[in-house]
Amino acid sequence: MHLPIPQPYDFTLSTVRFREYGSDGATVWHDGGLQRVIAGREVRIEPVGGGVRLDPGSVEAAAEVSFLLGLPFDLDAFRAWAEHEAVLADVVARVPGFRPTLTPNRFEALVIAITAQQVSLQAAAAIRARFVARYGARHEVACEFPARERVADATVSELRSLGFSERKAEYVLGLARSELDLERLGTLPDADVVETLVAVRGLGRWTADWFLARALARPAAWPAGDLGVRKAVGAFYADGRSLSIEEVRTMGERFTPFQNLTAQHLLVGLRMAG
DNA sequence: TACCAGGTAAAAA
DNA sequence: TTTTTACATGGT
Repeated sequence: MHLPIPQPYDFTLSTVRFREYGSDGATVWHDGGLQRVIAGREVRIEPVGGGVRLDPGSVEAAAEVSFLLGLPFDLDAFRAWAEHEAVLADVVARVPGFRPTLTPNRFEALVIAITAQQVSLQAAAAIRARFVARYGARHEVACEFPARERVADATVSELRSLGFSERKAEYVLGLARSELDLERLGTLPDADVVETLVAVRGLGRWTADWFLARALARPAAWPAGDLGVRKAVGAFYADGRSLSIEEVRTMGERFTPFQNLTAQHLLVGLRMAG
């Protein structure tokens, strides 16, 4: 089954984040393609002319893969707008065909965020790989990301044995067992999503901002507290100076209404440059 | 060896 | 109210 993607599109560049920090086993780079369990079946995604090929294909798989590969983003509009921002125009030109990926599973997005709090993405992926292997259903290459209900039945000591801190183990269990309605979040405005998420223990502003950016694909999401975003903004807009969270948050206003795509391009731009 | 890495909540001041 | 501290793993 073929899924067309607006050109230019560089599959390998766009999926680099699934390789550079090590895999957590849920979305796996394998033999030039990406594999993930969707609706109970492992799907392989590989680049072909004008888009990607899915095997096996299905309506459900196509919808989730579309989201995973960032089809909700309006890159044509972003690139046209970025032409008027000298710095950004240069960054965009350096990564032709880059389309940020998204996280289709909202529970997964929050668990990813919790594991990545404070520690390196590499350490987070290593810990999460053990979590996914322990509670997720193993398929050919990938494991299905553990269901919220399954995680709700886990224990703090089990999670501790996988490398979670006591705190993070409590956060993940608390989240899984909470009343948080992940479906409803998608219907709320950005500010209400943040307010709802930060009311849950273990989910702070940084986690909420990345959730808006990667799980809801909200155009104005701007993770100003993110260390990588701060470094990238400092590198491209402040002559390498380190910027405070407040400074970066304020600077986000000039990127309206494309803060999300701006942040993701600055991150990948810095990575390609450095 | 120490220190840093895509934070957060809770204790202490 | 604002500032400090503990946290656990993986890499350098």
